[in-house]
Amino acid sequence: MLDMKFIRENPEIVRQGLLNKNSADVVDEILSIDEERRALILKTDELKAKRNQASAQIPMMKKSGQDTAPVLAEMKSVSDQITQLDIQLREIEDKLEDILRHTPNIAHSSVPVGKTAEENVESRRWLPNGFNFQNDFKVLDHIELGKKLKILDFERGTKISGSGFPLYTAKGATLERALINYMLDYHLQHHGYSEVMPPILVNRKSMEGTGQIPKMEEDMYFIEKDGLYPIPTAEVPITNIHRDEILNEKDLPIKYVGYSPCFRREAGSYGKESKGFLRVHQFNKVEMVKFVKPETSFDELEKLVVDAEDILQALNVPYRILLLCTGDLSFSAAKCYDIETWSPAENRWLEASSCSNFEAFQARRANIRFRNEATKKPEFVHTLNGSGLATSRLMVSILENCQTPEGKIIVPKVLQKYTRFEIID
RNA sequence: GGAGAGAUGGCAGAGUGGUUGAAUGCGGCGGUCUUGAAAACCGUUAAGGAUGUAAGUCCUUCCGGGGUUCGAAUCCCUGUCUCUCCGCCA
Repeated sequence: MLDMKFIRENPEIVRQGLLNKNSADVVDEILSIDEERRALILKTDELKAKRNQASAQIPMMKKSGQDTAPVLAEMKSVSDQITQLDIQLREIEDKLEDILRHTPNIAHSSVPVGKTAEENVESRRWLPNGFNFQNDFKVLDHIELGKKLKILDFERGTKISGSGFPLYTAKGATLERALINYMLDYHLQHHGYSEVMPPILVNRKSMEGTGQIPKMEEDMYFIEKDGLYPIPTAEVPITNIHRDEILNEKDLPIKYVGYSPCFRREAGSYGKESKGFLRVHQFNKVEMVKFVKPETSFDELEKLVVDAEDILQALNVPYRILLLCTGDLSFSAAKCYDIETWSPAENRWLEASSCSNFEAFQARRANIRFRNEATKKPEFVHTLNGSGLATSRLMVSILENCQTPEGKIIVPKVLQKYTRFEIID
């Protein structure tokens, strides 16, 4: 959620920010509702002050034997007015809140302005030693490899649940588990994160806190009977760990890493990109979440990207980093880098991670604050998160990049102590 | 799933209709004392909002919502959550 005060004081910045994010210009509407709201508050406060004064006097009047009937009658009417005004005020505040909740975050000034993903900017790329985009043998795609080596069974996954629910078998399952464990261990040992294993069904408040709801509601699974949502990313439960809390400044930054399965309905995306692992309803992801002081959040974002990159370099997977343009930024993000890994069979880059700074947008929604030691006042933290990383797309790149001309897979060195095998054949 | 108990400030815990935003204790912060520290003592210590250049003034908030009343932490209804016991269960 954007800060109402900021909108009031910087309407033109917000207006331009919304336009850059391909979002409707609701600034004037917000300002006029806000004005209406403040006028009402003025009126009710006046009446309430009057009522409070009378409430203090009535007992004293009674003690001294004065007739309180006229005061009581007057206060009755004051109270009725307050009730009416409070109803009006409530309606207006609901209206304002509703618009604000549907209004996206605006981009940071360092983000390139652009309409679509076409205008994202590649900030750097990393390729393993001796890497070549052209292979001198016919590369198999991950689906063919999965079938040939009996490590992925998309048909049976479909039988069990439906399309988009992959079944990993034999060494494929082990490799997946190895990858998750390796990534967690790496972040714990080298990057100073603290491990969490969060609930994967969350309530509505949590989904609102991180901004998946209300805008993305259609893409979320929902268990009606219990009012719970299977999480689309561990960002949701992990960020909500500190919902409605005031953190100590000296504890910041707080850095969590956690594994979870992720569930996405991907409504309306059938056909396109839907084969194999490219777009699935359930996948595994190791997620990094940070709670930081506002002035450090953009530095922390850069570090977050490097934390994810380290893993890819250790795995020897070619990747590039994209700085998303304003139009491609998600609802809650102020700045975001995507990390894409190379798929030789698809002959293109696949998004394997997304690292975002939400500034105070999520913190304001989820009411996550810290006490500023200098001012003694609570302030909103900045939240960030990044995949570190999602295994499904990464698995595509690992399988395809590590295949031999005979169609076997050489397990990346760093994973071998987790898999206890070096080759899949 | 059945039965019962409860939800108050950073925490613990009083408070059953009228200066109660809330006793007391702990914790935090500032000070006195001390070579330093501890102890002791004194003081201080909620959040949000409106208004104002500011100092300040005012309003709201004792789990959420509704009601009774001139007035609610306190009474009534309702929702949510937590805890205890029983049942079931990986």
